[in-house]
Amino acid sequence: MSGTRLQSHPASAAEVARLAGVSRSAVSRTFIEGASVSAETRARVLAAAEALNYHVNHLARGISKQDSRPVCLIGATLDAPFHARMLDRLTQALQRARRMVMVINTGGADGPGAGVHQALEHALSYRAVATVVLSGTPPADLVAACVAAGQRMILLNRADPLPGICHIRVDDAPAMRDAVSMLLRAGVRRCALVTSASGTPALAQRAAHFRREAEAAGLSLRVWQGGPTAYATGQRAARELLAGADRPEGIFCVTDLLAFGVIDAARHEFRMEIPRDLSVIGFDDVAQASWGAYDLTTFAHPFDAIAEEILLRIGSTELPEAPILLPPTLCWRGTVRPEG
Amino acid sequence: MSGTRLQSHPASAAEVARLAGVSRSAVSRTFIEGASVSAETRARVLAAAEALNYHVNHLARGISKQDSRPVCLIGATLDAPFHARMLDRLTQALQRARRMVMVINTGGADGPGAGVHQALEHALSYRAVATVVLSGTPPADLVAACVAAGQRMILLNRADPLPGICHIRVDDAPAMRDAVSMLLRAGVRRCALVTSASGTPALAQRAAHFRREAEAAGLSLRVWQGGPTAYATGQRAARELLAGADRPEGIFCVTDLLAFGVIDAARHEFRMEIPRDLSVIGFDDVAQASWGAYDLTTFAHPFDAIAEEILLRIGSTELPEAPILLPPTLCWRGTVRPEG
DNA sequence: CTGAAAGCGCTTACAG
DNA sequence: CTGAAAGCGCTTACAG
Repeated sequence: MSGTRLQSHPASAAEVARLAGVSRSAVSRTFIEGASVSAETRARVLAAAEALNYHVNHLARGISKQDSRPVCLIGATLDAPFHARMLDRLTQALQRARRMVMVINTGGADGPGAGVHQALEHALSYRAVATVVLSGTPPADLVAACVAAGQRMILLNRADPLPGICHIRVDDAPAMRDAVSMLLRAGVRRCALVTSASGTPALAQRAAHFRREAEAAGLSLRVWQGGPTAYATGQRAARELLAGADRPEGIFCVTDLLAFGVIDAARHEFRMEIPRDLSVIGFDDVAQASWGAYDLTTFAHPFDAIAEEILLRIGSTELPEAPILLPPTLCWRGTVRPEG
Repeated sequence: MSGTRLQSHPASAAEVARLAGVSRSAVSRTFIEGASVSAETRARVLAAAEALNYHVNHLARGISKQDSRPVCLIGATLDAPFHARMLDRLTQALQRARRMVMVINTGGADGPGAGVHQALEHALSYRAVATVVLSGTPPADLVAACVAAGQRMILLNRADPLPGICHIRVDDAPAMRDAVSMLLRAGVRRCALVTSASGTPALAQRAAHFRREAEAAGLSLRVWQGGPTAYATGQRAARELLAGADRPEGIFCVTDLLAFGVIDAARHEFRMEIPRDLSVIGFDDVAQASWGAYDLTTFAHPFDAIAEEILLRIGSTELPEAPILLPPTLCWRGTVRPEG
């Protein structure tokens, strides 16, 4: 990439061939790994390409070659810490594999349904090799239509398996057992569960697991559910849970973001000290969880493992039937009392 | 998008034409806005398309039509709150304009130089209509090479204008005047400036503006610079600035992320109260700035205005010569003492 | 309004 | 190893 030549239109392979005095095919071969070209023609082609500032048009190549087709990432609220982290890891992994990645943000659409519908249509239109749904819950019939149209689909953290689709999920049952036993050891008797009303299957399932474990352990449990998966929702939850008598002594939030809201409201609006007056546990281990202001005890979402798994599946021709379960890992920090 | 038909290969327009009993061109016309097709053929084509689960192949269309070519977004550390926010707003805006957006994460590359180089080559290869560089500082000669290859480029927050390129920048000179006068009113005499060593031109310029204003106002100023633009860097800065005698009474951080680190270290490691013992000002107004734990006084980066501006420039044939300056707006919150 | 034909920029058997 | 030719899936003058 050198050159000062100004061009209105980018150079095509035909022009390169002409300048190098070789055939159109020779130019193609020069830029295909392992194709048979003599060292000499190759050199001449490369020189001509350099002179004309030529780059293979991957858009055109993608028509016939599978592997220069894009991977499509669909998600919303891309600036939420969890999504941002997933996106960062995924784009990095795909970049390493020299994949083009196209991102579709379904957040700005008129209705939630409209967004996903448009997004999937978009993915189909650009003949993505695979479509990864990072968040949200695409209706089952839409997903089925995509599969029918020959689209390879990978869904993240969706609870109920759909036929013909790759599922990658976090295995949170064991983590929920850990969460409950941490609370027990902290001397918690009355606890609460905070979750959003977003209806994401993964969160619903996580909540169900926690609930089951808490009940099995004989904890008294209040379930608070409402709003989007956001900081402000956590604040609201804390305001309602901590207002009355019989305050919970421990709160599990299905997401770090909710936990931050809970902690801040507890501290600044109720003058509580954490973990002395209240133990809090989150989930995801987003960057802020390790910040001094929170120092949140949580479970690390296996971001990198998920990214690797996706990379693996994109290349392979057939997708596994059973959901792929990846374990989160406990991050012990300072928001749960160490011992009774 | 209905259908249960399983296909190995997605349907092509030729197949649709055959099924509908019309010419190949008729199918194309049906899917092009404003092309002339009779209502009847149109209906037949649509029916056939539905039956075969056909979607126009935008990859192929992009070869000849400008407007189905992608917009390329280049950035690193996409999970940093500032980048995540910009990415969210930008993808949303581009989505609304029905643009395909490809994202290139230069973070994972071997060397910092290697990443940007690869990214730009990638953008060229996919014949992006425009390439937006969100962060980082691509070497001037690389950028020149892209322009030479016919690539339209938009750079964000880069200080020195390069020829033939669209620059969008935040106009932080007035904001820095505001920052200094806020500190003065808070009774601050000894102040500090915290910035990273990342060498981003925008940050360097912002720091220079603050410095000039602070000196003009007769404030005593210590400049701390080091590390990446990250939370931990802010912590380090606070540790060094607050350790000795003659502690600063006010700190301006060129970025919210740095400010969070400063605040947490000041509170939890030095037992200081904010704003009583220390006034802190940030820049960007990232989501966390309004969280209860920080309640940070800062300047809102004009994310939406930038996104709109970019959208505008992508469509237009010629880019403006002069940099586009967008003003940040003050967010008065709780980390600066109200009055002397 | 419609279809046959040439074009976009690429790849890939096929002969030599 | 090489080039002429057919193919990928699309669009777009050009006649009718």
